[in-house]
Amino acid sequence: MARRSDHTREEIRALAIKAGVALLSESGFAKFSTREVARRIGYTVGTLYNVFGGYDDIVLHINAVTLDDLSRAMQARKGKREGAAGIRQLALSYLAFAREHYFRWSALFEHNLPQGTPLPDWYAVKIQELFRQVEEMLLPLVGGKPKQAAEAARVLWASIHGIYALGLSGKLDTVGAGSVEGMVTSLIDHYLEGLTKA
Amino acid sequence: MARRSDHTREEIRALAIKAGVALLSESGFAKFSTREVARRIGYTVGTLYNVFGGYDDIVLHINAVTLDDLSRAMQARKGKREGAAGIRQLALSYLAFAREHYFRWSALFEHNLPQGTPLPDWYAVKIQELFRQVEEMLLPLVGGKPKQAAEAARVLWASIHGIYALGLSGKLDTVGAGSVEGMVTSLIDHYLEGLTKA
DNA sequence: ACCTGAACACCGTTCAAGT
DNA sequence: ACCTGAACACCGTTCAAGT
Repeated sequence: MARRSDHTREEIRALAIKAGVALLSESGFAKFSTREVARRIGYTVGTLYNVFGGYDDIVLHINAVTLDDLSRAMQARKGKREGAAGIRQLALSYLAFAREHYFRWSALFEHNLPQGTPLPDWYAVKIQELFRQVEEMLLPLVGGKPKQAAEAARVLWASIHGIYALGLSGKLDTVGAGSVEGMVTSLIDHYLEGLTKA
Repeated sequence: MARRSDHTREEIRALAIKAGVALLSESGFAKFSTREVARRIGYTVGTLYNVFGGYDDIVLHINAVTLDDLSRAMQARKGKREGAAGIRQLALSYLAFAREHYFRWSALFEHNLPQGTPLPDWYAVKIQELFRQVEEMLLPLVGGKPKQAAEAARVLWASIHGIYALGLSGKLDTVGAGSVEGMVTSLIDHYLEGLTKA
């Protein structure tokens, strides 16, 4: 057995990531497994462990594809809006992506590295790219101060994320409260009002 | 074997929940298992499945204890502050609890029921109790309108949750940005400013 | 009636041994 | 050198069979 060399190391990685994205999309993170990924690409689990660092490494690479797709989706829909309207537009793009690719979006947060392990740099860069888009849109609103835009982008984006995360997973207790879209709009408008008038 | 009747059905449930809370506190959600819970209480997995509905039911009961403890912690620290200062106080209590009981707090969100399954009512009530405390504090700020207080409580609390969730799990890309405490204070102050002046 | 033990169908991870 | 197969130590879930 062995020594097939049907694919290079890089090709196997690419196949696995692609199959992993598909598996995650179909079944969700709770049913995701490296063994199923291996099955789908016609290799053994052993091969996956030769080519990746392990379970967490594989999940990170799959989640990285999601981050790239999310960045692109937000970029594409940006349009020509500016200021608060531009931020609302970005937030709605984020929500549209989360709804359309719920399992993949959810896996970004259901997966956590062992406590104390920092995210690898190549992955952190992809998170930065998301925040960068928000910062860019915020910059004119805070008088062109990059540091203030960076902090406001993080506050705002983490907040929007929290509303969608609790809302989409049914933990927001939305009985009698508005839609998540409405809540996010309320957040953006009031926060920006407070921020820019201060 | 069998027919020990050392404990009633309710006693076994209580033992399992207590052991589950301890296991979760020590090892985190990724290493949590019903088999280990069974081992710790000296019963078989089979017994656990007689007495609970299954894995999700067991996790929900363990998370419910966390929600109760969290509610109590927020209640206890409420003090006599009102308005924005009261909200800040509640948020800092929430953060203190999340830091001190990180694994238990994190499990509230790492665990998700199968898509489309709503949370059981007895569990949703515990979430309501948390929001109720925030609503109560917000009510004077929105001119005593309960509906507005309910929505503002959800917007604010989900936002605060998002900042802590991304911050504590290292996904906030906090290079150059402030502490999570600082971000939450920024959120509360600016949001309330926009909300109350509107 | 209550509980066990064993079975079933899975996991992540490692690594000697084949080609 | 590359990949497999099997092993190890686990999972969640079910249920016939003991007491």
